Amino acid sequence: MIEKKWQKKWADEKLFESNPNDKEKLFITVAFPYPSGAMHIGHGRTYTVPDVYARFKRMNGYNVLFPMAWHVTGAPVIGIADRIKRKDKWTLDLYENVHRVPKDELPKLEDPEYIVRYFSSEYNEVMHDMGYSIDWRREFRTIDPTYKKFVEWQITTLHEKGLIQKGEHPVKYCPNCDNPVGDHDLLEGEGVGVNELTLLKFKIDDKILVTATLRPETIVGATNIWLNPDIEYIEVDADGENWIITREAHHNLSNQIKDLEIKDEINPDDLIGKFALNQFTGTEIPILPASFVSGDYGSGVVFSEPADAPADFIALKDLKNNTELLDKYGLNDIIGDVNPIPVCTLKGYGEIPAKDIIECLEITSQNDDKLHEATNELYKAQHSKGKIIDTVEGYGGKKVSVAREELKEELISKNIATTMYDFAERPVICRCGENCVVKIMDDQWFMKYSNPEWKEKTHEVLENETIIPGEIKNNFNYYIDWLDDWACSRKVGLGTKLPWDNQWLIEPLTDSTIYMSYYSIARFLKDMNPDDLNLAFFNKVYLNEDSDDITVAPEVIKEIQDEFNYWYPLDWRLSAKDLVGNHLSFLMFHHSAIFPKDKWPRGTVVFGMGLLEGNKMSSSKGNVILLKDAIKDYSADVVRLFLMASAEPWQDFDWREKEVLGTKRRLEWFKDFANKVEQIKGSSLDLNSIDKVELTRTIDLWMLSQLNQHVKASSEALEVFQTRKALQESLFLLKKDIDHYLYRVNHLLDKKDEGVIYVLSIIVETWIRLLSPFTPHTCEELWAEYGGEGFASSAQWPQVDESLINPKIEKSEELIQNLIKDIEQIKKMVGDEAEKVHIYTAPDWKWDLYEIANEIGKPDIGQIIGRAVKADICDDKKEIANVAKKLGREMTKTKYVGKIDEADIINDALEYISKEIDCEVIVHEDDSYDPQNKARNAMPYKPAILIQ
RNA sequence: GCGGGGGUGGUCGAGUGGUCAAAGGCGCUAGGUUGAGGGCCUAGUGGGUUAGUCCCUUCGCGGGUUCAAGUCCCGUCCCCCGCACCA
Repeated sequence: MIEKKWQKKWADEKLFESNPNDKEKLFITVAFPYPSGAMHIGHGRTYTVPDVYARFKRMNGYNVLFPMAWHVTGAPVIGIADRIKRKDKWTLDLYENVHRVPKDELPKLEDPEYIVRYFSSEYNEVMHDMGYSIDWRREFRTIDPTYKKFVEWQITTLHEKGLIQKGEHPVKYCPNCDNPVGDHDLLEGEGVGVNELTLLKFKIDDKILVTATLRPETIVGATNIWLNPDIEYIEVDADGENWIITREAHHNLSNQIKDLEIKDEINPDDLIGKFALNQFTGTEIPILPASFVSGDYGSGVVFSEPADAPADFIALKDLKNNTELLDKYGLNDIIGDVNPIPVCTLKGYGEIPAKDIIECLEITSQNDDKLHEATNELYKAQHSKGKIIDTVEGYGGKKVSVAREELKEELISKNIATTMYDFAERPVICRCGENCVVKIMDDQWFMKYSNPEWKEKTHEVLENETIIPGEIKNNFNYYIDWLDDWACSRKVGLGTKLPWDNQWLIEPLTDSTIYMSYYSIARFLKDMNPDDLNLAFFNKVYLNEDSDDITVAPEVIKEIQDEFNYWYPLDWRLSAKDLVGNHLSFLMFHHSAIFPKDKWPRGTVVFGMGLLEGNKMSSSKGNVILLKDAIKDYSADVVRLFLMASAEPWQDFDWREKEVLGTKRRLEWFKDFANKVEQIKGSSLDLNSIDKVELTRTIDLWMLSQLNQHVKASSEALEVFQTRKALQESLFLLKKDIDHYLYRVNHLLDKKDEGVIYVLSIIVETWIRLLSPFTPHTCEELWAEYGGEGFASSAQWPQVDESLINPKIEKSEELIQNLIKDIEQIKKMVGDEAEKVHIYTAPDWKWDLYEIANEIGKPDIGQIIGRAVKADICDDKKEIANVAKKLGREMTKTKYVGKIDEADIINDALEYISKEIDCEVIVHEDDSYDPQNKARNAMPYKPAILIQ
């Protein structure tokens, strides 16, 4: 209720609508959402961080722009709409029960545009409910006609700079959907990589057995060809060559090689027993049967290299022992000549490494599951440490990894080989149920992130940026180097068409790399005619290039251009960490290519993820709490406070109901605090006119010192987005101190003590402002109720009064607390009823000694004693030595802040102390009365105690 | 494999080479307040010992540098994240 009230007031007053003025500006953006589902508390954190920062900086006098828009381009909603249309049960369930779309709205989601419209307006609503200080006049969607013109401009600009070029690339592809598929589109096979295989051609009559391998260098050790008699082989026409492969392999290969036409079926039994020519070595090798060969991997035809391939080794062994099979195919005469030919040497292995590893893992047949493991292990070992044996001409002694590449080149150039792609593992199944293939996309457009000069420039962008947290900077550097050409055109989805090649849509990450610059001018473009937003228009606005093609009036252009120049560059970019390797890096790339240096981004903050009671949050698994529900259950301020307090932005936060409730109680305590102060005061509290009071009590000074410490620490933390640390200081630790203060002055609370009232009033006044960025609604309400001027949201951020921060005062209170604790402890041990407590303060010479030790700075006892004796601080040299030794042990534990008047301090708190320990207290500054010789125990900050 | 980040008490997590047996939250225990167990306040939460002390153990494991190391160096084990055609 109060939240709605203040949101309305802010909107009515246009408090967060930011226009250029003469204040210092601050432009902060957060990655806009792709609204394909409801907003959950994870999103809540993402958008609360910039809001808190924006509010903080606004209170510090900055002109802050915090805008929001909707990323609706891309393919996911197309798939969602399809599944809704198909009445896919899982999808319907997800949208009805997790995203909580009302039943009558559900069928409308068959339209992808409706999906993004529906959820972006829901996002908008929830963001309002959260009280975000967004300038909504700049809201847009990435399919708005005006925005599309902007995308056309940027993509054309990059194209003209030669940074977008045509190429081809293998992709995971679903033949049924006729579209590339990402990992998230898969039913099975998530994370499976695509391998490049070498297709080696073995001649047999007028046909070619095409064998696929990851290890072309082992061709010199080929002993035979394997065919699986149980699967279907076919003959295909590959550009005039007659290839023999499996039918399943054709399914995949036909997406990579054009016009791969099936000519005939081949019965593998007809080939087994015959010989094929190894064109590289010139030897004839037999064709043999093997059951481990699968029809869907590679070409379905395998050449055997039993020395290094465990599967080949064991298959050969199996065959030699299988008289039935040998008889069937009449292989008895030739099988004896088929023996492993060594190819690689590898430390720790013998001449036939495959044999060693098979024996080591106790593999007994070619259908053993461990075969995969054996193959992987040997493959890795040989790749990193193996060498080709010396007898191989041209390649002997070379590293396996080197020989592999070189030999492959040679084979391809001699047309003995070609390349193909296949999944590292199968199956890979699309959500539609179809078996995926690797397709080579030609005609595809690429963003040339491989361009070295571009990379160079992008590194420069990064160098000049502040990255939070700092460790991520290494990550960025790595990604900038690692990024290869990025396919930037698509066939399916919502989006803008490539201006020069209309069959393609612009890929959705590509259209969102410099859109922050669009925010700066969005409020003007909204109502303009898209036809006026031609290339010349944007060239003028963004790059100040003149042209006759501009159709917009100069004074209008000027205003727009000025606004852009006022807000740009972007001061802070915030985003979740999963975008580091793409979006955030692209942002740097594109800024470096399009804008001059003074418009490059200045800072990036990367967020962690959200957990729910210790488990990963995920909409698709239903493990989420919707933000709107959280607001309803706890209020926006509690949600905001919890999200900001439970972890720093870049750490993963964990939504635990118990702790959320704790946060709620904490906020209620705060809400009630002003009221409590008013009661103590006994009259109404007016924050706008607090009468200044000269304070003398240590405890009052202590409270103000602590308050200023917390303000200082909190401000410093917020400056670098440490919301948790800021709240730790401004909420938890401050409250702890206030609790202590109230406890300390408890005896004064009903006496209308003006010192106490003053201190408490200052706390209320400061505290409301300190928490205003985090819990703006609550703070506005309190601010208004207790006479604050204007909005709390636009009040000045509390300034630190350094003169009130007093380490000696803080030390004094620490002394009192320790004293009480010590007395209590001694009392407990003595057991007897104590009547009187004598306290002895440290004599001056001990302070002198401390001063000396402090100057020396380290516990060098010899030096301390030496100087002390020389300075003649005390007659009793032996006692100097004793105390110095003790001091040496303690000085690193005690923060020395200078001499304090202990007697004065203790007397000031005498009433409190005696009440606490329930005893009469007598303070001695000398040992004139010291029946048990305790006074000598007194040390600075640690008076001696005698209990009677 | 490559790259990045980590391993601190029952748990989540602070922690600049000395002020750290280790903030704060949560949990647990005790006391106070109250309309008993809710909330709030106070105290405790590795072990031993004691007139407020001191000792031992301890920051994944093993070494090293230093008067002094959770913090720096070397080695080692383990865990998490990213590796792309996509938000």
